[in-house]
Amino acid sequence: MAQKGISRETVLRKAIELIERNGTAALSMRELAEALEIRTPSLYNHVKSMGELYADISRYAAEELRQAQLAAIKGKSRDEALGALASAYRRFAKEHTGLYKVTVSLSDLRDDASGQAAAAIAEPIFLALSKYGLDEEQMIHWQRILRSIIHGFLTQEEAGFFRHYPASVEVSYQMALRCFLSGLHAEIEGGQYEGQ
Amino acid sequence: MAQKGISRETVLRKAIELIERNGTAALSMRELAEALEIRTPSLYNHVKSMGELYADISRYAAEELRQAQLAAIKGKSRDEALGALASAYRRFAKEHTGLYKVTVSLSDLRDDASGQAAAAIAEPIFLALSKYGLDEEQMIHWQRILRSIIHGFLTQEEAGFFRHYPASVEVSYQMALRCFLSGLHAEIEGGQYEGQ
DNA sequence: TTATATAACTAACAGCGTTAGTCTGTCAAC
DNA sequence: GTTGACAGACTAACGCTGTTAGTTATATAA
Repeated sequence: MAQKGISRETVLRKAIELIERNGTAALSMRELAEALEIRTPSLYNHVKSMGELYADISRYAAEELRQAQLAAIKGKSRDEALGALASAYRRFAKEHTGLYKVTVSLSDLRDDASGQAAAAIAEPIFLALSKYGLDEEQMIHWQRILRSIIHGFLTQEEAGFFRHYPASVEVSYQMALRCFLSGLHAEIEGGQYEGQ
Repeated sequence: MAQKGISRETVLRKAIELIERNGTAALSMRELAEALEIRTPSLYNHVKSMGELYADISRYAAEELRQAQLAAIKGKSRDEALGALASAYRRFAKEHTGLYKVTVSLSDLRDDASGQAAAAIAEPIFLALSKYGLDEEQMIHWQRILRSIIHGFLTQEEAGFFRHYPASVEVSYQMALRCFLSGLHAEIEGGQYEGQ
């Protein structure tokens, strides 16, 4: 019955901790309450609903991923920056599997929150692409393409799709990035993608 | 109490129907039973568990996606085949959103089933890539890269990541494919990806 | 006609997120 | 120092989820 010094912050931190330790599936109101040494309904004194909590976690995760990318491209430019960004992105997904999954499942967030999170994740890529002298529309296209490659790769790697074939996953990832860079350079130099 | 002519087949078909109509989230044992005009526990006379049912649906969805790809590349070769495959893949994901999502979440299947499904989806890409004269390891790499692009793109499009920026999603997709093809041709002609 | 297997049923359990209503410990005001 | 109010804990309960056990009725084979 005594006040236990639990706040919205505390709950959020503990939820993140549980996700980091045991994965997304292990996060339930019951587990969360137990970890905080509280009865389940008491959580609702600090958090409106599971969905809202998830939105908070998602915001946090997006910000972490953004910071990881920003740190990676800092002081670097163009191809070097993009390479570092891609590596940092993959490292983040591997080291924070649970958080990355939350980042991915933005679909069921309210539109404003989802937009914010999406922008936070996309920003570093725009930053790195800005050194190539593309116009705004082309930047959007190439940002989408790079994110597709990176995210698609990581999703499938996580899902175990790459386990069934005997070829280095790391090499595949490097090749994918070089494929992107060669396409990007072809656009800039040859302009072969224009008029579409 | 009368026998109602329900079989494992019937249940599977109805489950797929529900997913197609109302999305993955709408599939529950209760809804499924109701649609079949049966009490929920009666389902267990035909299906062992929700997980097993999901595995069956997943197998079905993977086969459908495989057929869509095979039909697309039939009679075509190389770049034309890959273009058609990519378009068919996206069309499938758009027209069968629920089924495609099931296809994606193979991760929690048993390993053998997941391997089968993954192979079914990957096969058409291998088929289309086989006309480029790549060795086996390179085929695996390029298959992974193409799947990453396609799947990553579709996942993010579905999640609404592309809604926030004013540029044609269709054009982005076409550019992504051309990016892949130019990278692939650079590999074949220049051999610039060797020795990695 | 009888026996057996199939497939329906009801009742129940443990888990989930969530709400309503209650009690209590802490802090501010008089 | 006593009182009042609020924050934060509680218990009890609801409807949902998947699932199991045990029972009953029907259809088919002997």
